[in-house]
Amino acid sequence: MNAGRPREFDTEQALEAAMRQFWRRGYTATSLQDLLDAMQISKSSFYQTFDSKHTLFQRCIEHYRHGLENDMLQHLQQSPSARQFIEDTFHSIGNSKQQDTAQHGCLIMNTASEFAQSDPTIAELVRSGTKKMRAVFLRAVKRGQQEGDIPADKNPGALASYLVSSMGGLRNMAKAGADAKTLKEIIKITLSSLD
Amino acid sequence: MNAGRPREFDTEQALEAAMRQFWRRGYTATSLQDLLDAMQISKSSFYQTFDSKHTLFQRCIEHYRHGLENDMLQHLQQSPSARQFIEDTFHSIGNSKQQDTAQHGCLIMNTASEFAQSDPTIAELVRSGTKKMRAVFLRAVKRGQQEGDIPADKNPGALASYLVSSMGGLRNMAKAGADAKTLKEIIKITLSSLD
DNA sequence: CCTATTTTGGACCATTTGGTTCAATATAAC
DNA sequence: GTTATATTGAACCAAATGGTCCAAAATAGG
Repeated sequence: MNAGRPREFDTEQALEAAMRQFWRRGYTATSLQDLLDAMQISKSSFYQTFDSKHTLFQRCIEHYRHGLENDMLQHLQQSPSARQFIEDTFHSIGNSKQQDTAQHGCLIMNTASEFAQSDPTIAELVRSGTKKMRAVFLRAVKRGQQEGDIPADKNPGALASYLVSSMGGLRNMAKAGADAKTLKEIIKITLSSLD
Repeated sequence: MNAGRPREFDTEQALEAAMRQFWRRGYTATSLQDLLDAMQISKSSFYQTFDSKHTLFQRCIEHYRHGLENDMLQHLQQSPSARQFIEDTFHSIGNSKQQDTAQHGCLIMNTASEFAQSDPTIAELVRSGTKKMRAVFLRAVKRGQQEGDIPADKNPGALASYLVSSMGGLRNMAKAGADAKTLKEIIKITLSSLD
């Protein structure tokens, strides 16, 4: 049933490479050639395996979301306290060196910024992506409240939305060229909302 | 000294139209044709008056910055209290209808997100733009402290940076499709950092 | 070994990209 | 009215865009 010449590249690996490219440059600024170079596959393989640039982009966003969600959940589980997890998450952005992926911001937020309004399909992916991030923070906040590190009288849903928004803002500031000291000051004030 | 055929269009008006186009779509996604249509001038007039797409973009960013700065300063001066000004500024984003310009986010932050890192010239404009916004907020915070609406023991510089960051995050959330209720919750928590 | 099935590289395509050139046109100053 | 100067529309350009097609190559199953 599955005869024929075997594929010479790994699909997951190619997807990952494409995602990184989109992450760096955004959708429009990434040309097909850029993708081909990054993925190291030929044009025909590209169009056979992935349907089009646009379709691939959608898969990349989902791929990113899955990865991010898993990473965060894993960190959350491994953290001694949920509050610690939240603080670490924010500090990791403030500490990120220039060569880091963190300087590219959050792919989902970047995408929202690029053209969420002009493309309904992408808009939906962005919306579901932010929802997932919010869900992780929501879980963290609730656990933090149970653990006594976050006041129980605070609205956990609102706090979770606030954290997502703040993350986006912070990453944006990093991209805009804010220095480490400034980022730290912002983080400090942001986290004080959990007191 | 200034003879010859008079220009058939208004430079400022054309610049404004171009800025709005870039604001909507971003730099890369805006084609020369898009600009020509929006500005309602011919290609030769375009290249004669503005040097290139890239040069025009730089002028648009500066134009945007000037406009935003003036708007904010004016609002600040007219506000009964500086704290009121800050709150109004944030709420205006939360309340913005869909047809509004507010849904496009902040041009400077959008630009940072699009390619601040890959273009040093633009990066500098972005940096100076955020500095100007921070300066306005800084002034507001200091006035707020004098007026007694913001605790005097808070670091005004850090608070100003925080407000810039939060604005960016909030606008990003709006672009990402957050509903009005969510935005309001975020704003409420953000502003509570001024207590 | 043969064959059906799949992947691959390269040629090809129409369209669009940002940008230039230039003759025709318009007008302010003399 | 002539002239010097400035603007305009249209024709033109090479390069890049996303995308298609197909013959050659490779291999698993019979």
